[in-house]
Amino acid sequence: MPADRAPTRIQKKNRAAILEAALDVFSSHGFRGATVDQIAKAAGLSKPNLLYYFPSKEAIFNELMAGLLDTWLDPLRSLNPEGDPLEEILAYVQRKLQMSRDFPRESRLYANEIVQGAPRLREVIATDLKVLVEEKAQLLQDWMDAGRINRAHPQHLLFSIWSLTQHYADFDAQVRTLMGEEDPFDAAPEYLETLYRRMLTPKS
Amino acid sequence: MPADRAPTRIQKKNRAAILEAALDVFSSHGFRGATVDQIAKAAGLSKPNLLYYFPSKEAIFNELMAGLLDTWLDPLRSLNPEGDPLEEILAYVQRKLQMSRDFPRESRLYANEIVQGAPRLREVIATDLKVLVEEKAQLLQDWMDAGRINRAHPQHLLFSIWSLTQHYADFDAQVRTLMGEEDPFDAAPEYLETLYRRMLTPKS
DNA sequence: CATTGATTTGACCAACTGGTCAAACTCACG
DNA sequence: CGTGAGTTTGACCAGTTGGTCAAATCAATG
Repeated sequence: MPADRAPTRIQKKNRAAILEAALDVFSSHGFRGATVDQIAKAAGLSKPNLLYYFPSKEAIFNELMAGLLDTWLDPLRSLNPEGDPLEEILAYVQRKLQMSRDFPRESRLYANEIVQGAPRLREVIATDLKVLVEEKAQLLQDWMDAGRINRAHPQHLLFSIWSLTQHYADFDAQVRTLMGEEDPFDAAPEYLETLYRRMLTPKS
Repeated sequence: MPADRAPTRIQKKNRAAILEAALDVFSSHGFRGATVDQIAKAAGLSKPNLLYYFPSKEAIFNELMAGLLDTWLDPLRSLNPEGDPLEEILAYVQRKLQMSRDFPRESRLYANEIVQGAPRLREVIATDLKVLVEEKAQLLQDWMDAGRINRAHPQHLLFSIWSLTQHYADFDAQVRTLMGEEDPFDAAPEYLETLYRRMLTPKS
């Protein structure tokens, strides 16, 4: 594919279709479990045609991941030091939950990677994410020190938010099977709000 | 391999080595991502030799899963209706957390399966696990109705326990990278105890 | 409508995959 | 120590995989 030039109409359409298809396939089979042919078919292209737009399977995956991480971490970034602590955290929880509902494939793609040891994400986690987490953990610690929310280990608090919200996307197959007709996302917002309110509301 | 007969010393040793190796490989690459050769090498056998003990890759996986599920659900099974509600739940949480610490590969093996849509576990989840969950959800509901613990959606309560405890095994790569030197399991027990105590202790 | 660059494809390849098989080897037991 | 069952392996196979390539087709511009 000719680089450097501005992408043509067809390039835009096909690259988008490929990334969309790749998200589907990678998120439900993992990197190794996914095949280029599968992705190509899902995107409505032949395999050589797909490889005309991306140099390799890994390149597709990397572009997908790069695009994902930014939006994925956005809610945490916008945890506002100026806002009311409890409400900020509760809003963060709800936003993360909403993302699990709206972008479950993205969540599972990420989960797949981490569960398998994050071989392709080590770097970003150890640098970008770590810096962000340290900053926000400090913010939480400050709020606790000021007595504005209950004390709790700040990093574990963050982990618990990720864990609880993404669970609905990552373990969707299990959650839905166990809940039958009831949509898990009906009761989840209230459950999580209650949980973190009871957890964090300062005593008297 | 000759069936029916009592297993020889060599059979016992090699089958155990294969399952141990398979746990390693399956849990870190998923079913499709794992290769028979990889498992064989990790078990110190040649590929044909491994296939002398198990008829196929799938057979290894199935035996592994069957052995796993029982121990995996055991803590939930032993949630005791006669015990003190809050203490029972807190003990369950700690036991699950301990399992994440002691058997992280088992947790990741399970996580891998569910994240990818539980293709090989649908049945068990829809039958065995569902029955167990419904029974225990009812127990939680009874405790709530009796005012012995705070109200919360019983199934979501169970999901949250699974999610929070298994997170330390499933997302180990991320958690450890973000926590640096500090062992996540140092603070996790207290964090989770605090969380569920605040969540469930009945108001006055 | 011609021509040039962009797009698509069938045929192909080497590496890898799960699995087979006959032959060789090893072990326990009489 | 011989013998038969249990164990191991090298060679092999067919199907799949990621990826290549030259040739064919298509689209936009003058």
